[in-house]
Amino acid sequence: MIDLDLVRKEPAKVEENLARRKNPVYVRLLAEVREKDAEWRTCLQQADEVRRRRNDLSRRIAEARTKATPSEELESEAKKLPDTLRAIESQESELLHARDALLRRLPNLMDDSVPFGTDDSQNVVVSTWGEPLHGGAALKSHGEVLEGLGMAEFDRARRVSGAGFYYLRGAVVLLDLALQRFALDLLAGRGFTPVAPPYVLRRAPYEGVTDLADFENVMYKLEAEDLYLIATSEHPLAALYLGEILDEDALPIRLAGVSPCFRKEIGGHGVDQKGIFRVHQFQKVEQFVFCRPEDSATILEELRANAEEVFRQLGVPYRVVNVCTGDLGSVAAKKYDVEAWFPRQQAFREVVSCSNCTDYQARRLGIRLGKAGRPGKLVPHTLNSTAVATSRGLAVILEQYQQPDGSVTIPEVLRPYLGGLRALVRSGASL
RNA sequence: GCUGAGGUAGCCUAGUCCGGUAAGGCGCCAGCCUUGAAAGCUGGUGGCGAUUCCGCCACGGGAGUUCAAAUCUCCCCCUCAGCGCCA
Repeated sequence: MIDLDLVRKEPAKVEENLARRKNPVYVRLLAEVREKDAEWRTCLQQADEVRRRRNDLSRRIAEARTKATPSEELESEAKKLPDTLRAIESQESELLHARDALLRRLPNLMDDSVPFGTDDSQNVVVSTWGEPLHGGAALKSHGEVLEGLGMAEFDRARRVSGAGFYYLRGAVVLLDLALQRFALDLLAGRGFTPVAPPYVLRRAPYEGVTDLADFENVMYKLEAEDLYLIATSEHPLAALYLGEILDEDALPIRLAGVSPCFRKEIGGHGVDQKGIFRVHQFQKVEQFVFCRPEDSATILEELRANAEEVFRQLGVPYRVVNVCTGDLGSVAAKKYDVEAWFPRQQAFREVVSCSNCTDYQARRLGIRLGKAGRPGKLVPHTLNSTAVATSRGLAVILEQYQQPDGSVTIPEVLRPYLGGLRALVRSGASL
């Protein structure tokens, strides 16, 4: 949620920023917010005036009663007030709710460095690392590699859970865990505290962290419960300090979330669809930071560097893009995607999303900055970035490290987590 | 799931039976005192709207009764404890 104060004091600045999204809806929304706000303030003053009169009469009636002097006149006037007040108050609260609902629909203000563009094809490459392999059709897709190893069940999973779910089996399960542990250790070495969050959230905190449309498109809801399966540990981590005052001196707070992630909407285009690249459920190690407003730009670069380091150590070539206005989404003020090179697909595909959400999430969550237990008016900034999502992390490793004999070499940094295992090979046992 | 106890400001607590301007403590800020600090003393310390004085709101949320609700009535949410069930 954008700061209402800013909307009032610098509407031109806000409008200019929203206009960069090239969606006239937002500029119109802003105008409506300002209109409702002005109406609300007028109405509030009227309501205050009636309430002041009521309180005044009320006080004088009480006084008259204790002195046993007549108060009929006062009371007859007072009796008329509740009806008047009810009407004004209901209008006032209607205006207030309308204003706030509109305000919540406004997306975050974008950082000046976000490039113009209509969709992800216009994201701007800001760096590349490694030498892309040119295997192409000579290679198997990661799904075929897994099936060849006897380490995945896609058809049977569809039968019991539907498309987009999978069974993993054998050493690849350990590889999944190894990836998580590797990323977690890397982050722990850089000041992050591991956090295992709840895998479900109530609606109210969830509304603080994500776009409203996500409730329709992304999140699974538990039937008959006010609970949603998390789409990423970013969400419970952001909500961790719901309604609290964070001590400025304790910032930045660096957290490393580890959790499964559940997503209803997963798309389904492109080559090599069978596999674990687009799935309803996967594991992820996530970086999350609460910081002072003035530090978030620097910390975004820190998170990006950490995410890059994960893929460098895995030996996976990648590029980083600065996500353009049309592809940014409503919560982030600036976002980098790290795109790993998939040699079978001959394409860079997103494996990391790294965002500075500035004060947008924190304000919606009612989190404030303070010092020594004293609440302040400032709101902290929040940032999040994938360290590794094991579905896509596994997928790129399987594609890149596959061998002609069907085995998969294990990246060296992961071997210590696998008892020194050097490769995934087909075991004698069948499913 | 059942029963009970609770939800009051940044935190802790009183007030609720019996309706009449929300009391106190901690923490924090300022001043006094001091070489400096601590202690002590004094004052201040929520949100919103006006900003000249000020006014309104705020006791988990909502509705109702009343001139007037933290307080009375109804509905709902949440937390804790005990019991039950259980990996």
